[in-house]
Amino acid sequence: MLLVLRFNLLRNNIWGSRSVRFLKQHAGFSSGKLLQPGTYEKRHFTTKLTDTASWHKTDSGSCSPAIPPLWLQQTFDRDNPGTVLVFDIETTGFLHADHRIIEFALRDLSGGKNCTFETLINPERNVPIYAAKANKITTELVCRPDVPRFSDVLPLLLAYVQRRQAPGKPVLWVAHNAKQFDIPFLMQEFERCSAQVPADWLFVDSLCLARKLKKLDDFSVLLQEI
DNA sequence: CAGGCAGTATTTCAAGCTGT
DNA sequence: ACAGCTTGAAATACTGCCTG
Repeated sequence: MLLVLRFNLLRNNIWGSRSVRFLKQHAGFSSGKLLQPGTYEKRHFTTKLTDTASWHKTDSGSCSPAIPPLWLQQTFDRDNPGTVLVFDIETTGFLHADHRIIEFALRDLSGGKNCTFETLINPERNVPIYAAKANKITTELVCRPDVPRFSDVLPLLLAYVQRRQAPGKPVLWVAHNAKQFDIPFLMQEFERCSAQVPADWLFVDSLCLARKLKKLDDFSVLLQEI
């Protein structure tokens, strides 16, 4: 290890030397070209880019990756964000393209009467055993004619949210790991119903917030130790 | 001025995490 | 069972300062 460190230092010293700096500046040499292709060049040109345009719907109509465009496009008043709905879903599996929502629950943090909305949903497919074990919801429980499908629930959900929404304020949807799990499923179900997600719905991933808070907490602990 | 050294910035990659 | 994101470590490139 020590040898590797010394070697790297030596290389750094060579490429950091004034003669090489001169060549790089005046003769167009780059250390990457003088080394092996795929090191310097690769690092500068194959970096993964976050293209927000790809968040918009594709030609086929599907959201890929499954982050709604409104995730970034909207802004809101931090002091008075409007209606905050904490929600969670249970599904038949992980992949939103193949699996379906089997339970939907939300709670309006402003409280009051009827501040919760909860329903089982008929997925019109079997619930895998591993999923049933995890969420205690079996095929027999949801694949019944008296359990509504998502298309049946959607108009009720939209009406419910509209009733809870403060005039002129957006609706803030909060869920844990929403970005990767809950929202893609929700988007997929909206798409199956040929419905549009209201433009004033914003989504917040509490997992991201938790990670940021953890970092801040670590920082404060560090300051205390100093 | 050239070389050496130390530190910083950037990128890549693998492992772990996250949800049902 | 799966796929995408985050994180941390390692590798690499660059920059500034010091010395002879």
